[in-house]
Amino acid sequence: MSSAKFKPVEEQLAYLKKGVAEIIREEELKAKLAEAVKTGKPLRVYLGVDPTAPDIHLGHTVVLRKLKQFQDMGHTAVFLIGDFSAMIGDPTGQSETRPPLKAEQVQKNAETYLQQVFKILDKSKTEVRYNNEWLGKLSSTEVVQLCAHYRLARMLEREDFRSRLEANQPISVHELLYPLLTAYDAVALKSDVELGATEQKFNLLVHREIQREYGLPGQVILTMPILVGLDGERKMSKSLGNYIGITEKPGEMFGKLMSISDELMWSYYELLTDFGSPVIVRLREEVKMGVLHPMDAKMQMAHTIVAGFHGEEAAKEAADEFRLVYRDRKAPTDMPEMKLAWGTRPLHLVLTEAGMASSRSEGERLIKAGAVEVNGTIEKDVKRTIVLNPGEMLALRVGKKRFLRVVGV
RNA sequence: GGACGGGUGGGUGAGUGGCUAAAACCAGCAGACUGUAAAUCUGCCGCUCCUUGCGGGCUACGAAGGUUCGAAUCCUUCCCCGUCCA
Repeated sequence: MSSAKFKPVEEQLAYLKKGVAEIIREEELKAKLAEAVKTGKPLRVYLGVDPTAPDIHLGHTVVLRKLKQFQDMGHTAVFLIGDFSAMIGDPTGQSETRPPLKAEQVQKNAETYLQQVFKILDKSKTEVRYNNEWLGKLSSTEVVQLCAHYRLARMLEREDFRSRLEANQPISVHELLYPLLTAYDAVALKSDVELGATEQKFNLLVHREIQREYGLPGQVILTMPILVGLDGERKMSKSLGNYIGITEKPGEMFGKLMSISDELMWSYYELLTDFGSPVIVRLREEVKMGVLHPMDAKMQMAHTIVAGFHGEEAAKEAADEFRLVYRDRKAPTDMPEMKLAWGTRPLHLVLTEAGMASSRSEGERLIKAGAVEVNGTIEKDVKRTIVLNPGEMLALRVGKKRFLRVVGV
């Protein structure tokens, strides 16, 4: 009703545009925002997620944070769980067909997703939906009708389909259904805006077109850049192992954030913190001019992100711990501990049993490489045996970052 | 249904009977240097056993059989992928 419910259009727009890769189309978004201001009716903004992995990581939070920002502006955030579509598997960015998930696994993943998602979204203001609600009910007739709204040639324009086709990689027919069925989500939800990562652009565009085919106004599409993972090259993903899970302990999170490259730090600032773009630009300038040490800038970034998930206190501790272990090269105050049967055995076996080496050969290699410390002393002798008495503690270190305290039992 | 091409270690990709645990590159791990950054340099990079040695054993080149003193390499069948034709 009253326009006081929403901030002025320009202000909203400026806030919502931060870190965005692309808006299709910005004019339409502006118009929709204006309409909302005028009528007092919030926009329906949705984000669809396939619960394919049990945990979410920082990469997922980029888009979630954007959804939260819409929420902050007073719009309706719809978090859609693709419990049906996950059983097809989104072919996006995949070089091969994804193995479909079992319904049971999907359900389980969905639950953990939700728990984690509300670390970012405001639970009381979020509409959670599952697409099985409508997709599971579609009749064959309706599916055929849906498919009739799209052309094969259009479908094959899609980058990953095309490249797979060219590379003689298999494409299963059901994969073509993915964009169409998820388009039906947009129809069912009557969404005004859909969010997604840039790699989702094709899907999102199909959604928009299909909405129109069903007589709805096409939604605005807002894409976010892909967060690059710890390796500094590929997108953050669990299967690549270059990720930071949002349930990870503050210390681990902090350490991993510090290990990213200087260059990458800026996109983390942009996509994972609430620092405004002008502030980030200034920090960058300062580093460039040598006024600010890159490591300090990175510490601040790590601190901010960790605090967001674990609170200020925990972030502070993590930072202190980081300085202690890596700057001062001291053993961490809080080493993970593991109980091991007492007795005498070769060091490489201890490493294997403690899970610090994947095999005995691996253990031997690490010892030879001088990467193993026992109670603070580097141990390079492969033949070294370890006597572990009941109750005795042993401090192990492998490489720079892996610490473990072993206790004989 | 037919013709043809292909399936090698985490990835790309050499290798057409022994010198191949399998080139090279990438990724990964570790060491040096540092700011646990990047870059660079160095070593490692199937499992296992011991007397740790240019050592022994085992497993490995889609699957199963076969030929051979010996097979990733040859033969047979099967499975999978792709291309063209119908």
